[in-house]
Amino acid sequence: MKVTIKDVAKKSGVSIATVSLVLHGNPRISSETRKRVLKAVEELDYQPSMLARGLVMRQTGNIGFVLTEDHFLRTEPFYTRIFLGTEFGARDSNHFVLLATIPTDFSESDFLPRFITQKNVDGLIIAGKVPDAFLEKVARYHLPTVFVDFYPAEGEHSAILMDNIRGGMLATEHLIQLGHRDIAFLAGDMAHPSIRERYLGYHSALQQHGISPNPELEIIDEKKTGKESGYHAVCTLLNKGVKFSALFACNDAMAIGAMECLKKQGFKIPEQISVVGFDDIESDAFQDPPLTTVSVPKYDMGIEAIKLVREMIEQNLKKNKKIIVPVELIVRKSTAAFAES
Amino acid sequence: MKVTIKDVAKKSGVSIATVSLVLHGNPRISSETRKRVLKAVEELDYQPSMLARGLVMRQTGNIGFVLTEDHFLRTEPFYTRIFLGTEFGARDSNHFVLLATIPTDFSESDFLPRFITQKNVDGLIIAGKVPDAFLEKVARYHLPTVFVDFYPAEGEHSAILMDNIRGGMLATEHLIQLGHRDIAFLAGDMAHPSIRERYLGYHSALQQHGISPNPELEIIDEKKTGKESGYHAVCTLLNKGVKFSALFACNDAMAIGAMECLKKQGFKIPEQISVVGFDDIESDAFQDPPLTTVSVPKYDMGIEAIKLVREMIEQNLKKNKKIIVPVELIVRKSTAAFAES
DNA sequence: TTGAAAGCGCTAACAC
DNA sequence: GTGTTAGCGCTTTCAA
Repeated sequence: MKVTIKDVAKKSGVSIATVSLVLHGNPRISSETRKRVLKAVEELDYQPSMLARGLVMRQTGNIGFVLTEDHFLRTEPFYTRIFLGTEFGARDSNHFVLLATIPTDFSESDFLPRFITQKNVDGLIIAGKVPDAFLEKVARYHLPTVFVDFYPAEGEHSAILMDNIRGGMLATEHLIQLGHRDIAFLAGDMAHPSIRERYLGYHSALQQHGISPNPELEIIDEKKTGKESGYHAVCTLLNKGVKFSALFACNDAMAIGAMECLKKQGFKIPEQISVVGFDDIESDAFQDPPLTTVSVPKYDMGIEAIKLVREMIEQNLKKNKKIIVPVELIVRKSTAAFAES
Repeated sequence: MKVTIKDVAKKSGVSIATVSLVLHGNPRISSETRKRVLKAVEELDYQPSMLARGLVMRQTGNIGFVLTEDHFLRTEPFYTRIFLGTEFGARDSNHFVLLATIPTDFSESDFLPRFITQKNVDGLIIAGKVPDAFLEKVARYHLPTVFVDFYPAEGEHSAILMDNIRGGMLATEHLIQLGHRDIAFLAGDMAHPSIRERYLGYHSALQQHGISPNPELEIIDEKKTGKESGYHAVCTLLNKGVKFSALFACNDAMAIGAMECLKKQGFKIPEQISVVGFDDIESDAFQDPPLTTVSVPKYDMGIEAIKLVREMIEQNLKKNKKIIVPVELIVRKSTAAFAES
């Protein structure tokens, strides 16, 4: 049988109330008894029952982590990393993180994750873009919620976001400092806030350095943001015949696709064309050449997310706090000083 | 405030015991009262507290899912899919699945996932190969455990495994039926049971069809099992100068790497060389040509795993049941009838 | 500084 | 058929 608070009480010759107080660091307890109790706890390897505690405290000790199915199954472990961060962060507060996916096309008629309907979580972390229908449905449960890498179009919320604008600037400035002037920008789906922000950063860096943006160099109408889109975007660019010596892709997948196309067309990277991506995905370092990119602290975003929900749960007040985590330029071998050709 | 069993009892004019009995489908209750109670449950949207129930039943309602960090972060969502399966399977029994990763090089001094030490799970699913040190440590908790895609070297266990041998046979027979005789086999790390089994299948298919295996055609000493290894393995094969018209790689990653090398060397796939992989990963269909492969029912493995732990939890007996899930040949465009060149 | 006791929401044995 | 009641393991007043 599991060892309970009673066992500890008996062993240390006090009441269960005292044990409980000791365990909660109540200062009214003499250090004498405290020591005795702690010793018993230790010797019995006593683990308080979360169930019993939860019942009294009206807390489940769980935090729900929700993302769409395709985000979870994405080849790049982006959200997976964020999840890992929450898992780690949850250790401090002794919470458990329950992961659930929802259909990518979640609609009115779909069910919410059980931990929401059954009120088996104290708070919620929602990672990545989720459908409005989901947002509406989940709102009815009034759970403390933190969004990660996504901010709903309506209302005020708590969220952990990354500094996309600054990232776009960093990437672009890096190229400018290398002497590049004709810097192309590759993007898909501008409806996505992150991508739009990166574009903004690109733009503002150009302007700050007195370079007037050339719309011809902006390929922003790809449907998707994968490798293929990057490949295709470069084709488009090349077909236009505009000259460019550097290229900033809105994410690494596109950057990699772009490099592939460029190499196939006989361009030397970085000698003839410099390439910068965004995200710092695993395979970047294994590219030929290794990709210069903007790194996103996924793990930290998870940790921050947990901290924030916890604050919200404890203080029980709507915080609507936005945390923007910094990004960082990682210079590898895909960028080099501009050389007249 | 949350609605409790008391509210339901009051609303339907019965005792809480009756409500509980109704909820558990006890036949002693008149269909009259049953209906009244159910109606109240419905109207109040009553959700039993897992906490309270768990406290009484001495069950947490949670099942732990453990895998190593790098398996979780793998580019291919293999274990991710299995996890999704468990998540789905858990709905029936109203369990929650707690996911935790352990360091890939877990050692004596590392901590077990909290849900184990805190006894916050009723059972365990361990996916993929995990270090012995972990196994030893976790064994002390005597939790009903099911292994998925891994079977510990020592002792008897419950496990969900896939039919690797049959998969190897299916792949090889497919090639034989297409008229191929000189079929190469590409593998890395033969220490991995799955790979060894696939190799066994390959071998036995050849023999069953009266083809004597040619050791020259077996490249089984790659260090890893990724794309690069596949690429490299084909180089080795080509350098040897042995002739072959088809190739079975121990997994899709290697198959894809192999195709890349082959194409680069000017070989036409499948006209000159047929290629079969194993796993049926996402990107197979997007290869050029789309890869013929052996499909593994990852999702189903998760579902089966949950079923099995549940059985073990309920019946409370060591089952040591092994379930081998069937695999399936997926014929795409990377294989064609043998043609004399 | 400590203990007794109520009660969190539920199940199940037992009584009626 | 249905209700009463004793806990499950814990926290937290309140009293001593």
